[in-house]
Amino acid sequence: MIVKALKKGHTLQTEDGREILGPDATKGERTRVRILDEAAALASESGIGAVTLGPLAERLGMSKSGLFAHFKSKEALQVEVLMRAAERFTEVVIAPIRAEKDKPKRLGMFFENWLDWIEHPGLGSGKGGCPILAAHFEYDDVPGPVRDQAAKHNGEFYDLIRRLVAVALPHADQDAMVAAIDGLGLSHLLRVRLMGDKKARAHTMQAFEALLKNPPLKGA
Amino acid sequence: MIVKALKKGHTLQTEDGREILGPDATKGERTRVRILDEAAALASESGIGAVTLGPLAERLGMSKSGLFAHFKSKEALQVEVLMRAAERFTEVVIAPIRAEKDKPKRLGMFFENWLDWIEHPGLGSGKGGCPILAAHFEYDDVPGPVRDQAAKHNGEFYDLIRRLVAVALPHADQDAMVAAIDGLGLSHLLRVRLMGDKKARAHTMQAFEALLKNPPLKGA
DNA sequence: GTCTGAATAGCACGACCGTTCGTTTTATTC
DNA sequence: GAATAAAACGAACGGTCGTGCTATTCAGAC
Repeated sequence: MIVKALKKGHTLQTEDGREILGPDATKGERTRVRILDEAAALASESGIGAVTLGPLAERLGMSKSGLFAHFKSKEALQVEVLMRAAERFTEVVIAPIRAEKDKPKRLGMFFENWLDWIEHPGLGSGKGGCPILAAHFEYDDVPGPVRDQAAKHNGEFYDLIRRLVAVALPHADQDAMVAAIDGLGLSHLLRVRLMGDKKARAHTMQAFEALLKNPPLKGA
Repeated sequence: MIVKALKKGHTLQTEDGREILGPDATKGERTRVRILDEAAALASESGIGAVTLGPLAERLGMSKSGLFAHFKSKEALQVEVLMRAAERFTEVVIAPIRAEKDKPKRLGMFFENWLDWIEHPGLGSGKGGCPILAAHFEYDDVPGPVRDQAAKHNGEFYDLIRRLVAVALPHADQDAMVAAIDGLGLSHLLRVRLMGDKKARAHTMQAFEALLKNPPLKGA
């Protein structure tokens, strides 16, 4: 459970002290955030497709209909869960790297943060994986708003990598680097979560460092 | 629809002429194969989780109960679908590369065959993606027989890559190469299927060739 | 305090899920 | 052909799904 305080007049905070809602937030808004956080934890454990009203309501200690009233549909809820997870991703993985001014080091810092996230996304329980990545594969062939949202996130993610590469390794081919870096993360996820490979991190990092040393070159 | 013939006395064949069942196969065995092929096509389009009795029975023009009688449970059906898809994968991606005797070329041939499969797995409709890969991400955190089967496939797949690398690039670090190659395929899948990126193949191949030219080295 | 609207609960619905069972149809063997 | 086994069907089960309704409770403004 991420959310601690609920009372009005107090600032709503999470375990790591982030401020979500100001002191004058209405109760509905507070519950909404609570729902989204719990739903993200559920999605993290069992995939976005497992975010269903009944079990989610039970985890929250509220009724299905009370929960449902906060969203127009289940699909809308799922899309918002993805957005919420993306927020957390930005806070945990992306925001901290701005402190690093050395560009190549910044790229490396991003990659390690990302691997940390893949291993332990900051979404409650601590048990599950990244729901956004899971959604990418779950909905890559299923048209609809969930897929659209997933594609949007992935596009922004690729842009981020491309920018990091552009300033860190100006001579490298950016698109090929995006493919290689993105791939290392995806493969890392499978080796950690599906295979339970204890050495996954070492192998991933070795491949990453070799990639930085000899990147695919522009126009090659 | 893959299966053409059903009558006994004739050899059961698929569109591409593979022989599945001999001429003395019982009717139940024939139907079983027909079910598995159709289920694989369905899984390819919408994921293994979408392989449900009702819709599958309708696509087959048979009753839910008639279908169900061939398997002890839905989970057993899903596991068999994965096994069937893995068979196809072996036939389409792996078997042909034995013809190539030059080891480095064989590795490249495997990779291109794999990309072809990712773009158009040979599983019916032609519309969907690879159900095995989808299952890896769908079930990476969901314990049970489906996950176990998926992990088994992935383990064998990694072994295959490792062997191909070992003979093609003996000086390269095999585990890091597995991570890099597996990753390029996974990322390719997202860029093709989720993002609809027309240039995905060019970027993937550029990264792959750069990887072959400067692979991560042993003990580095 | 009272009032008012927001927030939640309770209940019911139709649809679909996997599964079971008894019956009927269809293959296969004699 | 008849006899027997295999296969498929149809109906029904208990369960869960998402989603409407209406009623109740509760929080916030006066």
